[in-house]
Amino acid sequence: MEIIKNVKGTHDIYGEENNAYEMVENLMKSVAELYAYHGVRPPVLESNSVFVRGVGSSSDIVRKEMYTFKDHGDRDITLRPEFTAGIMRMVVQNKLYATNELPLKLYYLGPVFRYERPQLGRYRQFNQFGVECIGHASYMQDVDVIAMAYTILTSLGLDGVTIKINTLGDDESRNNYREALKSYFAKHIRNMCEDCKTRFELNPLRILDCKVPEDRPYIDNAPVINDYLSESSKERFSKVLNALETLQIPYEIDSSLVRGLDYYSETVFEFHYKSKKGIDYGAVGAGGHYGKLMSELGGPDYPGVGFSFGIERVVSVLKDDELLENIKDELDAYVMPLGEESNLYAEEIAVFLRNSGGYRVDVCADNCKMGAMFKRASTKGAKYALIVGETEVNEQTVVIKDLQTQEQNKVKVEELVTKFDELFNSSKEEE
RNA sequence: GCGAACGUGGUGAAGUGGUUAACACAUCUGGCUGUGAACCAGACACUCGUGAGUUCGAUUCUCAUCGUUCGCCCCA
Repeated sequence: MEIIKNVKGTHDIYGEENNAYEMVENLMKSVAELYAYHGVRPPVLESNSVFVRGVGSSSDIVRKEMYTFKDHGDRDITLRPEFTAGIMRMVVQNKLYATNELPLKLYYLGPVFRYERPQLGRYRQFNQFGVECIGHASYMQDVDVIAMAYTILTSLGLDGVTIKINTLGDDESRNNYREALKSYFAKHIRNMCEDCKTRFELNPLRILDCKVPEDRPYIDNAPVINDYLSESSKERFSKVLNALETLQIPYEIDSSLVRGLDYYSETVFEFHYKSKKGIDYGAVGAGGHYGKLMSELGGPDYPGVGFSFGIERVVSVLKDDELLENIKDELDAYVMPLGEESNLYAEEIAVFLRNSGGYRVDVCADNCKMGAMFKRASTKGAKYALIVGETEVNEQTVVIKDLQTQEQNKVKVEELVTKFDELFNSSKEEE
């Protein structure tokens, strides 16, 4: 039979890698809880319009990267390419904003889907963890969210994270700037690349993102957002930067940082980390403030701020820097029955140790030879081998062998858990 | 969507236009059936990604296709 392979751009997570994901995800969740956030789980499937209206029809994500299809009821369904728009739909639909506990502080974790060309650090199905803080316009929420993301990265052991930050200004600033860009690029656009021509029509701001070298001179001489920022936007941005300095969070202003999702305004930021091997996976996380997203989805006009991490990229970076070593799941004991007639007894002992002692125990179930069992015990990383044969069944005892020191002694079944507690306590004290 | 490299067993990998496709690790069997990582002897690629072409003959050459990886674009 032919082997069926996974879909392009997807990947299986198992073994030690799964441990790494669990560790990273648990840490992210627990930091979010420290920051007073609550978990939410929006569905993977959303109406297409959630993203068209939410993320924006001029964004590349919506234009060419969404998994959209008709279901059997002729509905336009999209596999979420990001969380924010779906969460906002959830907030609006369930009127979660109707509370005196604003801002809402929500975190999420799960897979997202984008039809892109897979390459280093890029998948078609990947996992994101992120947060949304919705309801208050204070710049301090931007700061708090950045502080949380930074805490997560440093708690994972990443040193030297770069935070790139920029402001897109409020609506007024953006409109003024957009007009300025339009009239500037109108003179040059026919000499520029095809993508830029499209961007010119859809969202001139994105031209600034263009990487085509020939276009560079035009872009370098283009008007800069700073000259078009309203006073309040300027003030807001400088307050954010000030607060980051007070909190000793390092940042770099990057005025070319635009972000590909249309809903952002004011503060936007990205988290970059270059692993010690020098491999660049792109941003490990990114986010920003959004003003109009909720009203685009039919809700009241509450602003918000959020970020998301790409779990795959975070795990890759940790793996490269060897920050994942200490998470192997080894066995406390491996039970070795010597012959058919000891099997049941072996199983009883294993269940007893697991349920009453809380030890991680595996049993050899297929009656192989003793040599083979010892080999398995060490492959599985067991600390102790528990040997039970006919003699032990009759005496109701167990032989405990320390696989490192080779010491072994025999104990009665009823003393087994006590003995294990002793063994594990003394080995802890040594450490 | 565009550009490049690669595709040999469970894994890592050599190799050649021509009868049996190295080697290593892993696995299995036996020497060794109540005490282990050693050692010895064996076993282990019915399509060398798939399809077509060139050829007397192709795993080795050509083309296509699929896949993987990397770069561009864009993004987490």
